[in-house]
Amino acid sequence: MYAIVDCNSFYCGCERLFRPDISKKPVVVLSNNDGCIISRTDEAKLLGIDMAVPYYQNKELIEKNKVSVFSSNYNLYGDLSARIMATLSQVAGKENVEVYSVDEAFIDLHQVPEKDLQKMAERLKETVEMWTGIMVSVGVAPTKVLSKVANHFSKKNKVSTAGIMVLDTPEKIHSVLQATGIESIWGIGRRYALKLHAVFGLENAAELSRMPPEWARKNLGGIVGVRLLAELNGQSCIYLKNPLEKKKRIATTRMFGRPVSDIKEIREAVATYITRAAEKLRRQRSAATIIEVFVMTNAYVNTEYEYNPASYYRSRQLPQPSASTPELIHHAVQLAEELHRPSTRYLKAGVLLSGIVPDNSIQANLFLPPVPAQKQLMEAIDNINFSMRNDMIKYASAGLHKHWKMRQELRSPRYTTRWEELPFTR
DNA sequence: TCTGGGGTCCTAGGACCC
DNA sequence: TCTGGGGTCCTAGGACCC
Repeated sequence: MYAIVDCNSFYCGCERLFRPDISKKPVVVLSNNDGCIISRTDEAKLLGIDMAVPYYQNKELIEKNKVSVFSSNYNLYGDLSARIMATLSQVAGKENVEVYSVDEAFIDLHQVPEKDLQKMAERLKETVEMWTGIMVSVGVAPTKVLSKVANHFSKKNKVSTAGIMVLDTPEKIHSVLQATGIESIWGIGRRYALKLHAVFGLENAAELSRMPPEWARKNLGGIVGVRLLAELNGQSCIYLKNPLEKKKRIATTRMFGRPVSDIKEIREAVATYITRAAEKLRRQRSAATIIEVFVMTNAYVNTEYEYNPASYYRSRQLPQPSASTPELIHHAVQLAEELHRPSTRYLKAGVLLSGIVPDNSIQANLFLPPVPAQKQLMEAIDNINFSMRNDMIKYASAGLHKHWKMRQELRSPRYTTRWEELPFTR
């Protein structure tokens, strides 16, 4: 059996933690650049504020109803996420926990006797809520997909389920599948939901589960669909992921706070992003062989998102894998210069690192000199930046003023990760 | 005027090799 | 006129997730 523990309106929950005055009020959190609404409390959902819609389109509704609005504060959310995951590990055993996202974890419950599943789910929920103050919902079922279905059901029916749904009999599974719309199944996105409804007339998860595997292979993305159907039918085939696995692509991409044309500013932005990406790379003890850079102009034609990455995109294969910030900056800035067209208004830029290998297996290139000193230098800088604060030591090419930086006008204090921003209490 | 960011997996098709 | 077959690797694109 698997459990999924999922935080309720996670980002909003983090904001409320230090603001008891808004604990019962509607709250929303915005994406980077204060662009879209990416987290809503139940009170905000009731007002008709939808997920992922642009902030400006809801501004009137928000102001009229005195909704509290926050820019995203990733320092705060990241720190609380780490505490939640540590709590789950302590209750369920570290080896049984898969951190699935910033606010969710799967837990392998094979060692828990069937009769104790409900009690275990309660313990997980109560401990996280008591130790961190963040509310969670728990779904338990024989497969990961069914545990997500159970979790979704418990969130939709908070009162009758008390935030916990254990699917331990065929009858319970069937009735919850019947109550789950096709579009709410983990693995069915917008495209498939439309198609399943329009072409095949499927409405709920129970109906989907009765389709034959060959049909899924043909109409639901091949083997992916076959697995999804098997999981819905209680046959587990998506297992806990190995926590030691490393990322295969590392990206840092951002909207600018305003349109940018100046090559100087584009260079600064790309140098800043690649510095971040290189830190992520070294943190997982990897090196990269492929570096990609893109810049983007306005991607919206009226309200349609429309962009052609090929025209703004360049990539380069490095002569040997690298994790050295100055070296990566050098290549990234060159690529950005090749891309840049004068008097073009760019709104976004990004860098991606791939071709990732372990940093201890870097193949020496016969034609290039070795760079052991680089590695020590990077380690020293990371130690200072990770332990004190980001950007304690920075690269001149990343710029000092960063006029292009994203807007974050409504960010709350970083209560738990900055001495200067600790909350006060009397 | 204002529209996020960072990932995953799978498949098809072309290039290339013997 | 007739023009192999099988394997591997890479890339682009399509779907999905939170």
